[in-house]
Amino acid sequence: MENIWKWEQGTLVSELIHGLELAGQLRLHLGASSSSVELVHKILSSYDKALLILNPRGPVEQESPPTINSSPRSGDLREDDRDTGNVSKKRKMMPRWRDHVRVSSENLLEGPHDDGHSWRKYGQKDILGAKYPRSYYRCTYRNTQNCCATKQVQRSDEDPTIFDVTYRGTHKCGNGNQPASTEKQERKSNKIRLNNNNYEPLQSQDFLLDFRAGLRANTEGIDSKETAPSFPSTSFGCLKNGNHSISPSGVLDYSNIFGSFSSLFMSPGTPELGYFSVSQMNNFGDVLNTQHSESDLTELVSANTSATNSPIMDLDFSLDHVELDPNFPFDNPEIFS
DNA sequence: CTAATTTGACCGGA
DNA sequence: TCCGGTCAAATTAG
Repeated sequence: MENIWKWEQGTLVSELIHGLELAGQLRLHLGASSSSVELVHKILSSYDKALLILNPRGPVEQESPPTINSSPRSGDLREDDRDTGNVSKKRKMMPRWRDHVRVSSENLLEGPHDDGHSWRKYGQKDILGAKYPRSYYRCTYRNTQNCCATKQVQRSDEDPTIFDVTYRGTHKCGNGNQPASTEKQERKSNKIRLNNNNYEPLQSQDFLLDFRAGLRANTEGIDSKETAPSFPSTSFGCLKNGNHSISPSGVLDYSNIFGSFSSLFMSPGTPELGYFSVSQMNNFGDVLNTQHSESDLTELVSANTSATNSPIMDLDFSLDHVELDPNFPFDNPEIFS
């Protein structure tokens, strides 16, 4: 069961990546657990683009991350996503990215479970040429909070232990890793917290402190072409209504993301199942930026405008160091400055 | 009871 | 017309 729970973190990671993508240019490998929130935040906030691969098992070299090659999945992004079309512009404007989630054999039937957000299934379709049907989910709070995030889950034909999860739009609700706290919905939020008991340990336990990281960064494979000039603004909330308020725990809230993420490694579950990997390509049409405020991102942007090239060396050095010594205490952010 | 899921209908783009 | 995506009524779960 813990294994499933691990996967639940997937979305968080995705969101992180999403944030990174908005913000930076970095290819980052996270081996083993890591969690100096400040540290990570610091590092991450200095890049313009990111591909993140997580491997809770330990240092990256323990096992070549299988899904690492999913990075070239630029093809994942459909062409129509960036077309400047007309009618369904809205949807097309939504950011979209993919995760690959591998589930253990025991959990095979259940599929990749929660990812920190609460989803509601609204459809299932048999897809032409696909062995398994595709499931459609939307954020539970679509109505109450106008959160239009959706995801599609499809089991891979080749490897049934792999689930292809395509996310669309970012969560505008505050019900992700950090449950919402809107007065109005206090009650509901509580309910969620109870259901997603994975939140509890996050705060009550101290494994946050036990965050050790293997990090390695490199800059190759960065497709600046895709990054384009565009800067997609904040949370691509529901484009339906003109309300573009920003999620309190937006995608760039690294502390939350990593806070939750750290818990991922808490599970003593079978190590061989403790693998998780995520890859994402960006696909932001230029249209995206037009109608949002850039408040949340501003900070980040300004933080990394200059970072595209220089900081990498430092990072590389330090992170490689860690790879050699997984127990290297990464609790001190100062080490990087 | 409310909320989530299932499942066929429906819709729009190609 | 086909197909992927969504809607919504019926059903099931909690």
